[in-house]
Amino acid sequence: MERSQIHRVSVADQVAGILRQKVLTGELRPGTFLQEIPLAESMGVSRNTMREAMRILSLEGLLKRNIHRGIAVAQLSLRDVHEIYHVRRVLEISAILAAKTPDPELLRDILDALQQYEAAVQARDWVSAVTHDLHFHGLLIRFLRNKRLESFYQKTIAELRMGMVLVDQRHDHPGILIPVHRKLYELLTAGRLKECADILLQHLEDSESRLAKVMDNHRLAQSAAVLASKSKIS
Amino acid sequence: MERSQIHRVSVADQVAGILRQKVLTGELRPGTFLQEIPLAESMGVSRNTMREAMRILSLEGLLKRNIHRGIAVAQLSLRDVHEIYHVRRVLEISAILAAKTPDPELLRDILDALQQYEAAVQARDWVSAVTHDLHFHGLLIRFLRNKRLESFYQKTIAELRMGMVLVDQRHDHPGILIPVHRKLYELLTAGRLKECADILLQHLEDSESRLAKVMDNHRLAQSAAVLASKSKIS
DNA sequence: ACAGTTGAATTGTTCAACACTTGACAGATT
DNA sequence: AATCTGTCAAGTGTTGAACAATTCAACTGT
Repeated sequence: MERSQIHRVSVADQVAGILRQKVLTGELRPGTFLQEIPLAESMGVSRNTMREAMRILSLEGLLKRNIHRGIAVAQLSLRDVHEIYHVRRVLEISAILAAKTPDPELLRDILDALQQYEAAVQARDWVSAVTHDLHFHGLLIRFLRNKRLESFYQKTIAELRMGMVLVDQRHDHPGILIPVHRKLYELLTAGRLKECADILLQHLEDSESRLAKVMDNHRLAQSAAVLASKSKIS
Repeated sequence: MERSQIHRVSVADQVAGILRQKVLTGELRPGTFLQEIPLAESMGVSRNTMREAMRILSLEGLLKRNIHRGIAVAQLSLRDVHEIYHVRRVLEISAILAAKTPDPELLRDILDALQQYEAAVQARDWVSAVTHDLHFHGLLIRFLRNKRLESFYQKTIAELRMGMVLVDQRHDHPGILIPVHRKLYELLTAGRLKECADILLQHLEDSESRLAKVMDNHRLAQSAAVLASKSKIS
C-alpha cells in the first residue's frame, strides 16, 4: 500500500492552505480585514479551527494580527521588499557557490523550469512567467541541501509573491529577463560559479529596483485615488 | 503613561513563552510527551488556549506534532545539528562581511557580551558562558540590519540551545574559545573582515564537530543505559 | 466644540460535548 | 505458540455556545 497517498491532515491545516492560496493569488488583497465568524461559516468550519488556521498564517507573516482589533492580510512596505531581496541575495548566492558538484537531477529540474519560463514569456502569459521564474530561483536553493534554509526561503518568497500580485504584472516586462536566466544556467552547468553569482547578484538588484519602482508608482496612484474619492465626498 | 509597559499580550502567547522557556532551559527534555489537558490545567488555562500555544511552538520547531498521536519536545539529530551550523555559517559570515561601517553602539554591545562571556568562563560558570557566547554571535547578525534574517537566526539558535541543554555542559570546555572570540572582535573593529570571516568559519566548524562528538557520546551512553535496563527486566 | 458615557460589534477565552485515531489488551482462530 | 480480530480506554481533533474584555463609533450633556 502507498502510505504516502493517505490524506491525514488536520482541518485547520487544510483551511490554512486554502487561505494561503487565496492570499498568494491575490483573491484576498493586502489590507483586507478578515473576520473570524463570517470566514469560518463561509468555509464550513468552526471558529476555533479558523482561529488556528489564522494563527498559522500570521506566524508565516502572511497575516497581520492586532490584538482585539482583528486580523488583516499583510501589506508589504518598500522596506519589506528591500529586506526580502536581501534575504534572496544572501541565500541564492550562497546556494550558487555551494553548487560545486551539482546533482544532475536537480540541474534537469532547473532546465525544465527555465524552459517553462521561456515558453510562458513567449506566450505573453505573465502570471505563469512569474511562477516559473520564482520556481527557477527556488530550485537554486536546493544546492544548499538544507531543509531549514529552504523552508525559510520559501516562506520569504511567499511574502514577496503576495506583494507582487498587488501590482499589475503587465507593467513589468519579464521577457527582458530571459537572457539572464539562460546565462545563469549556462554558467552554473559550466561550473563557473563565481561569475554565475556575480550575474545573479546583478539580476536580483535589477529585479528589486524594478519592483520597487512599480510598487512606488502603484502606491502613488492609490493615494491619489483616495484623495480623489475624499474630495468627491466633501 | 508608558504605553509600552501595558500588558497587552494574549494568554496564548504568554503560555507559549512560558513553555518555550521550559523547553530551552531543559525543564522539559527532548522527547517528553505533552498532553493538552493536564498541561492546560497545570497552568490554569483552557485546552484551546494551550492548543494555540503548542501550535506556536510546533511552528517554531521546538515541538513535534504527530496527528492524533500527541505532541513531544523535539529531539535534535546529528543531521539537525549539521543543518543548524550550516545556517550559522551562512548567516554569520554574511553578517561579518556586511560590517563595512559598523554601528559603534552595536560594537560596544558586542564588547559587553564578550567581556561577560570571559567573566563567566573565568568564574567556571558554563551555563552563563554558553548564554553569553550565543548572545555574542547573535549580536553579529545585527550587522545585516534585517529583521527577517535576525528572527530566523534566533529561531534556529533556539533549536540548537534546546539540543545543548541535553548534554552535560561540563564535558565541553568553553574556556578554550576565549582567544577566538577576542580575536574575532579585534579583527572586526580593525575592519579586517575577510580574515575575521575566515576565523569565524573555522570556529564554527570546530564548534560543530565538538558538539557532534559530545552528542554522539551522549547518544551511545543513552542507548547503553536502555540496553542495561532491558537486560535487567529479562 | 468637547469630554465623558453608552452600547454594539468583534476578538479573546473558557467550557462541555462529540467524532475520530491510536495503541493495548483479551479472546478467538489456526 | 503465534497470529488475527474485536473491543475498549485514552487522547487528540473539532464543534458550538457562552461569557469576558476591548475597541470604536455614536450619543449625551455641558
